[in-house]
Amino acid sequence: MRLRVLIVEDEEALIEPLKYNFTKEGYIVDTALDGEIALDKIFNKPPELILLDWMLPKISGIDLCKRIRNNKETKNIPIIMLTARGEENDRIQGLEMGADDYVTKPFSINELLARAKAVIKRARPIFAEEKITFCDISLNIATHKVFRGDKEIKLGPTEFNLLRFFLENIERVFSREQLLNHVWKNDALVEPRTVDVHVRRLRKVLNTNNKKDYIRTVRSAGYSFGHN
Amino acid sequence: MRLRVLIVEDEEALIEPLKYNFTKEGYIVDTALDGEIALDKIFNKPPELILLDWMLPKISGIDLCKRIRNNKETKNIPIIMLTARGEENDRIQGLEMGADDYVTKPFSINELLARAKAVIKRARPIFAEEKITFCDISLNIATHKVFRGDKEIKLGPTEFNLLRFFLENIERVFSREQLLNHVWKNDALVEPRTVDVHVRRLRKVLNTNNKKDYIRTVRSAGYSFGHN
DNA sequence: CACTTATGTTACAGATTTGTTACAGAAGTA
DNA sequence: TACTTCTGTAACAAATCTGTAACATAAGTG
Repeated sequence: MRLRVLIVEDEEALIEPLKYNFTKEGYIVDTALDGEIALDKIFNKPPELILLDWMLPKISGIDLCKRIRNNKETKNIPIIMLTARGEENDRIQGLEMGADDYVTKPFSINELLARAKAVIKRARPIFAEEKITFCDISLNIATHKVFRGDKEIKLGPTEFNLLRFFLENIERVFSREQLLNHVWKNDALVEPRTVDVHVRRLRKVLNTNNKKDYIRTVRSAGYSFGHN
Repeated sequence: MRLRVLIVEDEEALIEPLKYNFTKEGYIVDTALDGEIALDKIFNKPPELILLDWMLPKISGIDLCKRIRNNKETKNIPIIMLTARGEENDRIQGLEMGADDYVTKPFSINELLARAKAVIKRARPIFAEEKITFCDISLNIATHKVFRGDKEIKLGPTEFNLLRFFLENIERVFSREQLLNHVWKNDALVEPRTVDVHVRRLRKVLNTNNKKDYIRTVRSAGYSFGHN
């Protein structure tokens, strides 16, 4: 299947080379010069990938991102932000809003293509909700606090990220490799079995007072989080 | 102080992103679906900013604006009008009636946020003496005095700003970079670890007589201020 | 059952992150 | 100016987290 990519960019000089290279790489390329056009096209016929310039006329990148993420049909479409150099805040904001990755202008086409491939591969739902809950577990992203019932649970950084990822993807089974990609970010060189250890740690701390275990082991497939 | 903003808008699709973004920006957001509710809320507990849709059920924007301006308690509250494209007359009328600024739908959230910041800043001096308290800590912005219980605490300028920022954003975790942006203002070139030192100083002076520590370290994420 | 494979569990060394301190230079004051 | 106070940084100490290996246990297979 040829994947469709929508390039949302108002700088015409950038559009052409992008279009050329993505087409050459086998994508079906469409473009939108501003956020309004983009929204229209996205909701009309959702592409498999969106390249999104953060500085846009009419509808800002953040707004567009938000709207894409809030629509059931489009919320899983991977988004790569294109930001100007040094716009650190935009990047953080963008990632918080649910962009999957970013590249900084000027960027190498090859790098962008590589990231596009990576991001499509691990397309997943992202919700930048402040608070995620599941049964008696709640995880607050803003405060980084986690509760089971009314008992606060202290988690290390990796456990926090792991739990967050699970909560964002209830019931779905992930292989160790997938978890490494999503939770550890795709740059780390880590043994798949390491996931087991962190799952164990998470289970241990989540199941104090021998409460029900939310993490399910799916033999020879991976782990999932949900009712059991 | 976290500023309260009242969004007076009947278009539900607009309320959500507005609410989300203003909340994220640190405002306390309240909404009113029509002019009657709005009036009620405004006179009951005047917000620091009003976003006012010009086309409203029950009481029109113009009417609402007039009433707000005619009341001693509320006449200085900045108002930003939200108008539909091309409603030129409304805009002029609105500005005559005392709105401070306007944006035209559809608008960029970032632009609106920028304008909100600007009008509040203009209006700010009117809301002079300010005092933020949290548990046994009180910080007076006007006098720059800080107390823990009834013991005055001497703070340097940076510690004061840092504490103020924390008090304005209870429980929320901020990365070192975020703190540098907000407390040091985004112009300074300062090592992230510098934040640690100031946090340490703040802790030290805040926790005399080995009192409870309000500043929480969130490993690999940053710091937050609140109950622990 | 014996055998193979996958997962659970544990301990620990090394890595990473944060706490703490001292200090030189900047900035403010009298 | 002389003096005080404040700031940012570096350097080291302490705390905490991480990944791995090694072994234990459980689950499939024929």
